[in-house]
Amino acid sequence: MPRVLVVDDEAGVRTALGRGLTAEGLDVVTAADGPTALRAALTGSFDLILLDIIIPGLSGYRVLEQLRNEGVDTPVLLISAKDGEVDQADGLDLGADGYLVKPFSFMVLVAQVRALLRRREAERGQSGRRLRLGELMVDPATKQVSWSGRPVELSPREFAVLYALASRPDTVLSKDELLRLAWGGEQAASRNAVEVYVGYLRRKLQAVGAGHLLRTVRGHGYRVGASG
Amino acid sequence: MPRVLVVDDEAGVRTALGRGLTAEGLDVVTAADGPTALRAALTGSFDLILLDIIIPGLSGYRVLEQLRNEGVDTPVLLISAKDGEVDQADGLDLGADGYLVKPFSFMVLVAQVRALLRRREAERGQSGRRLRLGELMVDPATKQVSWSGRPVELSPREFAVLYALASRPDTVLSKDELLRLAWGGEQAASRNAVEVYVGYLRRKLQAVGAGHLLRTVRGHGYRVGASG
DNA sequence: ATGTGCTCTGAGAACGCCCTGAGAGATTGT
DNA sequence: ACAATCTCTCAGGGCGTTCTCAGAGCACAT
Repeated sequence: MPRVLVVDDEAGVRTALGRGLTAEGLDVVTAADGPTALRAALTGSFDLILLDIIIPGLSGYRVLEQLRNEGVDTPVLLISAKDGEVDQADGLDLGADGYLVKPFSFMVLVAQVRALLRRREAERGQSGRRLRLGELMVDPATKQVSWSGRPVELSPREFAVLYALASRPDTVLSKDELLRLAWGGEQAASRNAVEVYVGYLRRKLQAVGAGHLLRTVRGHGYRVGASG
Repeated sequence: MPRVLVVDDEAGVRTALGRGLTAEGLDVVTAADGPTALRAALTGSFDLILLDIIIPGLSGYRVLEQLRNEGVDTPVLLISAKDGEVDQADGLDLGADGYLVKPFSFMVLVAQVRALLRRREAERGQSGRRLRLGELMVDPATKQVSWSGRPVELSPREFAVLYALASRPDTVLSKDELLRLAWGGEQAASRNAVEVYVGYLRRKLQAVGAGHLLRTVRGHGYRVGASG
């Protein structure tokens, strides 16, 4: 269930939006002032933020600005009573994803919210979930991998590499991308390490009859296919 | 340089927007009617589409609907003279990313455009968009190229050259431009290398019946046509 | 027809990508 | 403490890729 943060200083607006959006199947959290909103938003745990500009403590503009500065890219829908074009342009340039002018119709609001959530959904795919590609099963919770029922024992690093590849079926990942995804930001290892680990994975997969799963795309990187 | 498709039936609007957005550093292409717009947009080679709803041939709604049905997810900014909330909600539910009501201020338009381009930029990793030109498919995520379903195996450099050309359909690219786009800043290669790689590409494309796709424009450079 | 560039192509050398076995540290389990 | 495992580097070999060179082919103007 998508999580939405509603920021407005009027209690009536908060409860009205909260009720309406909950009815639309969203998980709604509210905040009444800037600092509270910023603290909540910085967790990055929201899928969308409805942000009134006129709020106490810290204006909506500032909240948005801080968020983007901190690298939080949650979509933000600004809400304002003013409809001056200058404000609108400023808000969008600060990194907002849309603008609503009070009084707005609830239908338009819901449509905007849905549009932003839909795009978000389409771009993020499923994350952190159990993967299934044909006969291959990859479960990040239990760190278990199996091919057509037969279990495959993997070391943590081997698992990380396979998971990175399997979560993007048919997509070619370069060695640098794999270093980023399976090794993390520090990048302590060289590209050859990736080659070595792909080799380990292949050997283990081969043993259960899935040797062809992990393909080399010469000059580009590696790929696991949904087809097998 | 981000590419924008401007769709409007009024020539005045087209030139005004074209001029203004070009000044903002965008590469602008225009279309005056629905079918033309759809054909251009389906190539997937644009970063943003400004789409008037009232256009001849095929309404903006329909163009948008078809685009989304075909799996093209280029951001679309709808433009309409009407400001009825029903229309706005409908448009957003069809998969639009924003809505502008005529008459709109150019400042607000630019702000919206920049907001959408910025988000796009942030979300798309290094791999670019998937391109479709008639029978040709070029997918940077999987590094796969195909002509009417038949796959074409390309080396990294060959792929880079084809991708550079295909992302600017019908545009002639000089050898120097191709060196910049497909070789990168270092420019370690000579212009003859471009000729050689165009030759490689032609040979491989010929093998699947797409020999005529990559044309030479003598004295200027090379071009791939949307028409084939 | 002839000349002058521009374009294409085959040959081949240099290069770098990819795989693998061996093994050195680090870490974990007993 | 000892063994087992894990992580990663190194060196070497095979081979595909990249790019240059030289010369032939082609378009266009005089």
